[in-house]
Amino acid sequence: MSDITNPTPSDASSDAEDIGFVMRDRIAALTRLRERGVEPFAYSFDRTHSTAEARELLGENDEGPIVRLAGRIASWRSQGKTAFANLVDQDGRLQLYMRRDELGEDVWATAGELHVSDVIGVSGPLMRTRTGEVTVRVTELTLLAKALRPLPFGKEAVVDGQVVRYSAFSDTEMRARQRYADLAVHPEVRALFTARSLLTRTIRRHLDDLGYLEVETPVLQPLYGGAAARPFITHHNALDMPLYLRIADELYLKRLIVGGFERVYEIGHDFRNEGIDRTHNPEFTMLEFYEAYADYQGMMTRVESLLVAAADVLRTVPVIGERVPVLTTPFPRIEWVGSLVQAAGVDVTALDDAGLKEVATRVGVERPGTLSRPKLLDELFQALVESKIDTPTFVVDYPKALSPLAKPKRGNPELTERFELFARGKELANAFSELNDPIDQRERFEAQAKLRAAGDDEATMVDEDYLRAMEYGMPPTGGVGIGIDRLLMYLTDTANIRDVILFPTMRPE
RNA sequence: GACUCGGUAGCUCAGCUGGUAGAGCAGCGGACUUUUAAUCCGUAGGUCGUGGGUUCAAGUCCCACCCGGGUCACCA
Repeated sequence: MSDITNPTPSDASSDAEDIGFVMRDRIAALTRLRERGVEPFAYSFDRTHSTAEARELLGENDEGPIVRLAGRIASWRSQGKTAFANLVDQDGRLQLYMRRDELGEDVWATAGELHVSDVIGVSGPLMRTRTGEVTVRVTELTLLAKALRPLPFGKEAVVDGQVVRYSAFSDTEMRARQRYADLAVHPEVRALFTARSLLTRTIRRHLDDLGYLEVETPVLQPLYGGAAARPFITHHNALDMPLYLRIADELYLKRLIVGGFERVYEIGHDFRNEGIDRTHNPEFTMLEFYEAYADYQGMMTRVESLLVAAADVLRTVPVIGERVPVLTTPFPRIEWVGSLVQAAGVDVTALDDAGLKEVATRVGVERPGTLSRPKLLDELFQALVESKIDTPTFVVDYPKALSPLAKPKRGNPELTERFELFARGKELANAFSELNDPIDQRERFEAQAKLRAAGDDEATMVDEDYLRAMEYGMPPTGGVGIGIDRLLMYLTDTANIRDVILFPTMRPE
């Protein structure tokens, strides 16, 4: 072999994984192709059909028209003077049949340099093989992109109508790190992310149809608020000031309600500097929508119809759709205090701090002594009620101390008009009749500031600009936040948030 | 963070009470004109996560650490 077709291992593999021996062969093939005047990286290819469209075009016939397809080689079965391959494109897979006598010596030689993962374009008539497989009888073949690295395509067989994959790419960490490879070899992963796109599209359409305006508010914020969470902090050089990545959109969207936009929503990323596990990614997608002149009762109806619309659309996605739960409205409503008292077997709201800690310890809350009273109540609620909820259920009327941005409940000022929606033990939505009394809001902020001073680093800060906005007069408003990642997890029965995020946050390799 | 399981070839994995590293697929060479987990013949491929220790001898036993999965906790 010449030098050019036999590069040293370091040429072929500069990273830690040593697949140089494979890449060497592919680079050698690429070089041989170039020497024969075949360009291994093309500029474009005109195709007439997708694999799915071609399959449909043939229908029940044994022979069909000429089609031009493009895609990736997923498998290759060379057989002397013929070869079979599987071509994969975005929505499907189709078999190719190549004959030396039909392709001619030149193209046949090119075909001989092809590998699994190469991107090619083909042309030829549709046909059906003896065994009934829809196939393109290739008459023209163009290499579109040579793959130097083989994708981990497993071998597939259809057993009892089910696709069985052998030697599959199954390392969950590597699949997340190399999502491009995960997507390339797993049609069901592409289907899940297609479903994700359909979900946000459906939400947008649903809210647009209700007269909502989609807006964008700052990701970089001088003060963070609207939720209880630790933020990411960054620094702006020219202003020489700290900026926080938002933990919620809430306070800016409500400023827009003050500004006269009566129905607004935003779908964007929030950032929370906390642990990573199967339900938490440091950045995640949040939907928030606010509606002037509505209260939390009206927003429950909005959430119900939104979720039903989302579930209906996802149910149409092949494979994924089978896992989508059937939602029936109205969702049950249970009261926060009532359900907690019932689950605890004692009126926890009437207990003093010591009694409350005792109950918390009994239930298994860790280090209850370090928690403020509202946090303690919330821990109890999580342990006793939230985690037990399976089908979508609204929990309504939260204690005031847990809800610094919600209006007091009519008839009971110790509670707020707030609901959260839970399903399978997880929070899907959080909403309230938004507090629009600036004097009350200031007091709530100051109470939060005290908690913060006492060591609760998730308590919010006083936002003077937000108060100023509210002082101009804010109409009564209903507001909702829905975590899109978790909603998709619920709707598609996906256990790990990493599986619904294309590029989840990972430790560096 | 706790518990637990794991890290061996490019991928998926086996490797017993310690005895010099294995398979299938992928790769490479060859045969084969309707195959489909193609088949057949041949061939190549490894710092067994890292570092210590025990031992004549460690993938295997011990210790520490790194990384990952699962469960629980934390994260309203």
